[in-house]
Amino acid sequence: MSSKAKTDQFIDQIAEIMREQGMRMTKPRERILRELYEASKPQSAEEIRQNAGFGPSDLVTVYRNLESMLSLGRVQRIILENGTQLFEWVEAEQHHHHIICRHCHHAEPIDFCAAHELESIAQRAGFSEINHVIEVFGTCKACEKEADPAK
Amino acid sequence: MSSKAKTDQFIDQIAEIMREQGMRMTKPRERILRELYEASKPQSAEEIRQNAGFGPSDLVTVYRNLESMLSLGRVQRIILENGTQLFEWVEAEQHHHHIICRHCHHAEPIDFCAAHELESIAQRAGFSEINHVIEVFGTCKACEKEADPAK
DNA sequence: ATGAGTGCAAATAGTTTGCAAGCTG
DNA sequence: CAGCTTGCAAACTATTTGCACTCAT
Repeated sequence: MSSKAKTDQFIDQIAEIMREQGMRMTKPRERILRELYEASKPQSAEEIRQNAGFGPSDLVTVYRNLESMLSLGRVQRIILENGTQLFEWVEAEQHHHHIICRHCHHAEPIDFCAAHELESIAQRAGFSEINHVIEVFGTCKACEKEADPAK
Repeated sequence: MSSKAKTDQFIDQIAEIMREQGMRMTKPRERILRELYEASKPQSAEEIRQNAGFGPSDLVTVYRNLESMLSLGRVQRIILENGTQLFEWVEAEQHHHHIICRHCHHAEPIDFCAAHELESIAQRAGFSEINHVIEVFGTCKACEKEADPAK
């Protein structure tokens, strides 16, 4: 199957989920999803806006849509150390964590998730609506070189 | 030892570390440290400003000092899901993680830290200046009741 | 045609920077 | 008294909200 076809399939899946929720598959939404799927790396709203070819004032639309896509289960959010949000698509029900470069957002999935331990600790403490965050931040080789070519 | 004395001891320790770094122990710094130590829970810059009795325009000072205190090793930062920063004091060399209420910032330390696994994964991936984040967010019992008294 | 979604403007929240004046060691 | 630190103003970044208009179903 071509890469193009895979993207279309991904978008169709989301369109289906959206319909079930009374949401509509619009042009902007399709562009955002296409960008998320094909870039296949976490990006900020502003990066997505630019890479998906939106104009400067369309940033609002990007934000609103990313937010509403989160609940569909195929887009997840990462918060950087400075508080900026990044978004990326995920395989159905396959949330995962990363080692991510704080400069260029280059990310590698890490095969480590303590969801079970963490959630049970939280339940025992009487918390509800539990969400766990595990991320590893660092500077990747490329960005390290850029900052200090001597290395 | 009285609670007052413990706080003073904590502040003296930090003053010592500051002196080594060429930093000075000033009135505002002492107030911030006292608040961090006595509240003993993560607080935002704005919360610290208010609770330590600073005026509205002193928020800058609070930010600047919290930032510079981070490197001293006795104050750590937590980033909430919305990107807001919280700060708390820590036992020397005793960084830890939390289950924390996203509404009132009530927090309980969790006895779980995969620093070793995570850092070695990151090193293998060629990253430097590695920092790991593990946090569990939820809604605590009190805040759940407040939002929905029926429960 | 009906209401979900968009786009532009404007507001907001959190945080940072510039600079003259103040205080600590 | 040198220079670290403060305080007030102002700038900035990321994100959100209001509202009239548009488009998908």
